[in-house]
Amino acid sequence: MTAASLRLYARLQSAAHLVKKAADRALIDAADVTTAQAAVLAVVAAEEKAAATGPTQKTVAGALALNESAMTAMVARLTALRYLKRERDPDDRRAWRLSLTPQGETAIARIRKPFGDINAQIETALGTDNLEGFAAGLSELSQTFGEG
Amino acid sequence: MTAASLRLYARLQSAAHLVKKAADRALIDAADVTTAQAAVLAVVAAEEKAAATGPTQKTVAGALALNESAMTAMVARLTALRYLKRERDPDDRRAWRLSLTPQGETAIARIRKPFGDINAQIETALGTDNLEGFAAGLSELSQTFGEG
DNA sequence: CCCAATTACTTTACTAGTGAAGTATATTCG
DNA sequence: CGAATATACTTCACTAGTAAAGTAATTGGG
Repeated sequence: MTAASLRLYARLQSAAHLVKKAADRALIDAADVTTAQAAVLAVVAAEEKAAATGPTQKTVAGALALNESAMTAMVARLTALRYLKRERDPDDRRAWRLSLTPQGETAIARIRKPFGDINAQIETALGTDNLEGFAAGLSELSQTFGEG
Repeated sequence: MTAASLRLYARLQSAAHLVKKAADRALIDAADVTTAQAAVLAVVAAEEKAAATGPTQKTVAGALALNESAMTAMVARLTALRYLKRERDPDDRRAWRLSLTPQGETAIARIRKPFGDINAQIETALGTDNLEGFAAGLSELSQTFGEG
């Protein structure tokens, strides 16, 4: 084990946690939405644009690497907040099709600026030179740990 | 915003989450301890070695960038599991001094191998060449987002 | 065609974090 | 000294995730 790798796991988790904490504060300030909620809204928006129908819960769970029970709870919170609505898929009545409400669209719009600021802060912290390498590293980690 | 930075926040969180998920499974298998619990035990062990007395909850919270209420709950779980014990600081009766029990030491010993394996997997995924740069990036992020 | 297996989601019980407000115990300063 | 302030921890109500077991709808092979 090299010196730099010592506690690499711990360093990754700590950095991710600190960034998340800051991002949550910023998004809650700007749009009363958490980063976890914003992630779901963003996936739904992207999928709605890509396909004719909204995504199922399973699709969103897969996109975020969460399990389906996390989605059940999250969708319940987001529908209670009137950011999402869901309708049974007529072709598969086990599945729900998710879509943004007008309020959901508004929330996404409000998020854009503070979320961009966070990404800008990340870029600045990393430095332009190291950005690509860092992003590639994250992809490698997701690849390695993503499929059991 | 450059192409590589797009969703850099999301990529960081997703990678960290996937790695944590895998690490949790490995540690629970090997030692019936979660990564969060392992982190606390490791800090207590390190502080006990560095100082004459065990650390206070606040010290551990600071080391892990968690708040004190998270510590109250975590220490309750770890004392219930008999991995930690706590005694009032005689010089400051608001504070608790934490220390490992023999079972706590055993748990730490059992963790070492699977935890080393996770770090090795991280190293392999990143590639030796990029390791230093990646670690430096994590430090920059912690620096930037660590002090509000 | 039908029944077994699979799938989409739900429920439950749990860990783990946040922030705000509260309780004791120090500490400091007029 | 003693009152105000600060500190170490706790409590509460909440979000957000996991894993395992359950329900209903769909699908595939004999």
